[in-house]
Amino acid sequence: MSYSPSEIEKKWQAVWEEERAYEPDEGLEREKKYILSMFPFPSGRLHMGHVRNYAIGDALARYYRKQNFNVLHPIGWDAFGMPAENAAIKHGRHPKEWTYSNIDYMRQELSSLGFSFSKTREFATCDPLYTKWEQEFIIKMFQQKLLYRESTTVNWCQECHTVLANEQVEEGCCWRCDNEVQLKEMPGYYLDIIKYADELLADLDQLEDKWPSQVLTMQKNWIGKSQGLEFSFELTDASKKKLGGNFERFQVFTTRPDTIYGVTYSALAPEHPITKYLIENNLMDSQTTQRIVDISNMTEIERAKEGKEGYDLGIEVIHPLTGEHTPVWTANFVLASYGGGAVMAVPAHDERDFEFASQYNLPIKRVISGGELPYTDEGLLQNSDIFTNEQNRSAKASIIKLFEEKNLGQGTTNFKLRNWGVSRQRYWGAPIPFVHCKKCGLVPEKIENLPIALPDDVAITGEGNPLENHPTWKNCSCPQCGADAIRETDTLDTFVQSSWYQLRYATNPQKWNTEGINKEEADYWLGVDQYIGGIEHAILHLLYARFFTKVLRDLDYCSVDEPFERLLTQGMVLKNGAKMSKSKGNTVDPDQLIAEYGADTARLFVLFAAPPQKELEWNDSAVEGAFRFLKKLYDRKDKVSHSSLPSIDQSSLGSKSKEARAKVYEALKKSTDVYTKTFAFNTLIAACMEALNALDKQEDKAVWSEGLYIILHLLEPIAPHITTELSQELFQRANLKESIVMQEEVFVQDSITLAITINGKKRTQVEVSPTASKEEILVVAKEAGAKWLEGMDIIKEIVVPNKLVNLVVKPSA
RNA sequence: GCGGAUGUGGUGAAAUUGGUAUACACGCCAGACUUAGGAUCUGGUGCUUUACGGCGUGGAGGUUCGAGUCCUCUCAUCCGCACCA
Repeated sequence: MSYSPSEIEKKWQAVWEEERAYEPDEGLEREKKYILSMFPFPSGRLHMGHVRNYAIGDALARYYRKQNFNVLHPIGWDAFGMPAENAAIKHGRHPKEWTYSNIDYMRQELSSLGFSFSKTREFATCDPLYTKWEQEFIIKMFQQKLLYRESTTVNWCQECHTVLANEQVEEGCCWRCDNEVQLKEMPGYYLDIIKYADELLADLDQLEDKWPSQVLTMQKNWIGKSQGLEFSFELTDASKKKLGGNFERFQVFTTRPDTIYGVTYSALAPEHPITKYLIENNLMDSQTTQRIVDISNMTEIERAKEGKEGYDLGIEVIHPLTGEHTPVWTANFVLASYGGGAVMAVPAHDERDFEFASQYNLPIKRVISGGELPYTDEGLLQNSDIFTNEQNRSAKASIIKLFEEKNLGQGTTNFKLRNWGVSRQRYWGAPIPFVHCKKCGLVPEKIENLPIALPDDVAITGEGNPLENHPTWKNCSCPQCGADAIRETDTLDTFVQSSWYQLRYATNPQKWNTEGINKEEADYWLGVDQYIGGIEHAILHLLYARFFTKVLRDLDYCSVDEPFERLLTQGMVLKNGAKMSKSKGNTVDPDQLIAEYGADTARLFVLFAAPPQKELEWNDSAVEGAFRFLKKLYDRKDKVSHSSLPSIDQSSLGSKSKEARAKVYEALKKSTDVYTKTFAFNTLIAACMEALNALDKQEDKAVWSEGLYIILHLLEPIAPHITTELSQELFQRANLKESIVMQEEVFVQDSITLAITINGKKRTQVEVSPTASKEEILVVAKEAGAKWLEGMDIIKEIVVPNKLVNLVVKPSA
């Protein structure tokens, strides 16, 4: 019978289901491994990126099961989000119906690939039961003051009709639809991630060598910690008067307190309250006012493109140390969202301030000696009162100390990280469980009323927020005073759901009704031993999930600090050099691939074509090559004559058989490193191919039996159906049960080939006995290399055991 | 501009971490079997040279008996951040 993947694969998928082979133990005794590939959005069909993601995870899960670990390898659905609503608008399908039918289809696709997921722990994040616990967390966070509501300038995507968090804006555009983001003032809910910024930064150290350094760097930069001095500029009396007595001073932040004596002006963001006051009270000429208003309406990206622009606000402040009066400007490059929206300007030692000062003829005062201005390097202070002649680096601390002693300011830390805006003005999300009461204000829903579920009867038109437009849903009574109240119609960002799903999986499904997260089980299973996913989540999901885990820890839901112990970021799947996408028409449909070659070929190919971290270039004929290999493997089953692992007398074997054994055990040796460290499945598969090629060159039946016993064992995590089928038939699957003992003797060879190099260049090679002494080897080497040694003096002889001989020569005098 | 990564045959990629560069696979060439093959099997395949040989891991130097691997400089490509004071 020849290799028939469709038959074999269906058969074993049914058996595995029947055996409930992939459910973890309910007890928490055995040593565990938690293997997790990022869960998919149920878009309708799997794509090759999914196949790759889950093939990697499945290989690891199957490997660790074989090593007798208690393995949790779950799957679920990141099921809320815009595309479901877009489908509703486009095709008139209800988001819920669209989502759950997509899930049904994709679940079947996943099982046709033979992935060994736990079936009992599957859920969709749009299940009301999931929402229930998420809402509970949100309320507890509100009670801990980690969640708050405020009105501020937000990123608005007109295309998606919703607000976006900072992390979800990429180069000024929406991460999902690429539409340009606008600024808008509106109320929203925020999670205080800045409160955890220090810990999120510090704990990156724990992930060193376990996460790709690139991701660690990106997170570090995103958090953007900087230390410096915070102080206030007091306005002059005339300026206070001009501002109607509404402002006394404004605060600035600097990382360069050492340059404080070089301040020649300061600059406010166009959105700064003082700038706003001057505009609103017509205290500047109308042209200038108009221009500042225009700038306020621009995004940061637009402002950056325009070049530097600013206006003298006609007010002055007093330098806190020198008492000097310096002008206050507004400038388009001062960010409202950072450091209070105001800066001191030291044009001599800051490139931006220098450019601005040059442009507007503002004074420039040098306070650090050194090269050409703007000078941003180290040096001795000058013109700096008592600090003159001090090293600028050490002066930083002294100046902060002086400010603190005089009560003028203090050393402080600032982060680039902004608080996480989680409000979305959309229907298909988890409702934010709050109520607006005229009397009580913002009131969280009672825990016993959770979940606050979505109404099914909504009109989704693409215009406005469907919950807002629903006739009755938002009417409710205040959980506190019972009066008529209005339910919050914003829903949570979908990244909230993916921030704790790894903890939900860890909780036994029998407890899902009564507990969001079971602490004991969460502590047993987490952190995830290996997390696998795309690098596009380097700061989005991976930062949010780290944050959420820490918050849930502090709310006593678990004791873990970090959710993902190790991270593997897989490369993209390309075809013709471009990312597979429908719009480019270069997709390969997994279903078709399975129909043509089977799941095992698909899995083998995606793991063979490139190491997982790298991009994978699709190649149809290489897929066929993968299929050919499996077919060949299948055909060789007739070579097996032993029903268990034979014991072999190495000394009785011919050299080809010895070589074959060596190849087989080399592959076995390699597998540990591959599965636990390098994930270079491509090299393991290559080693198995080499082993099979070497077996083909010999006839010994015991060597054949042993070879296939081991190769099937090694490939089971990668191509589980064919290997299980053959293992069942040949060995009753005994070879799939546990690790195989290494036989070091097979690596001892009858003779060793040594390369003979002269001056480092390979000239010839010799066969020597493995026991040959250095002297014996040198004699043989010189004989073999005689041709190149004529007329030469040997000045150095190097013998590298088992490798080569190098003779260093020079022409005889 | 700043930060990170990657450069090896016609292609995807290996290289026991300083020791015979190009394993494995795709493609290509030749042959066998075949009515036929886009099936299967066997052999060959870095470049260059008639040959001996020479050259060869983006480029230029360096360390070393020996460098794809270490060091310095440089070029190219990709990714991330982008006025964060």
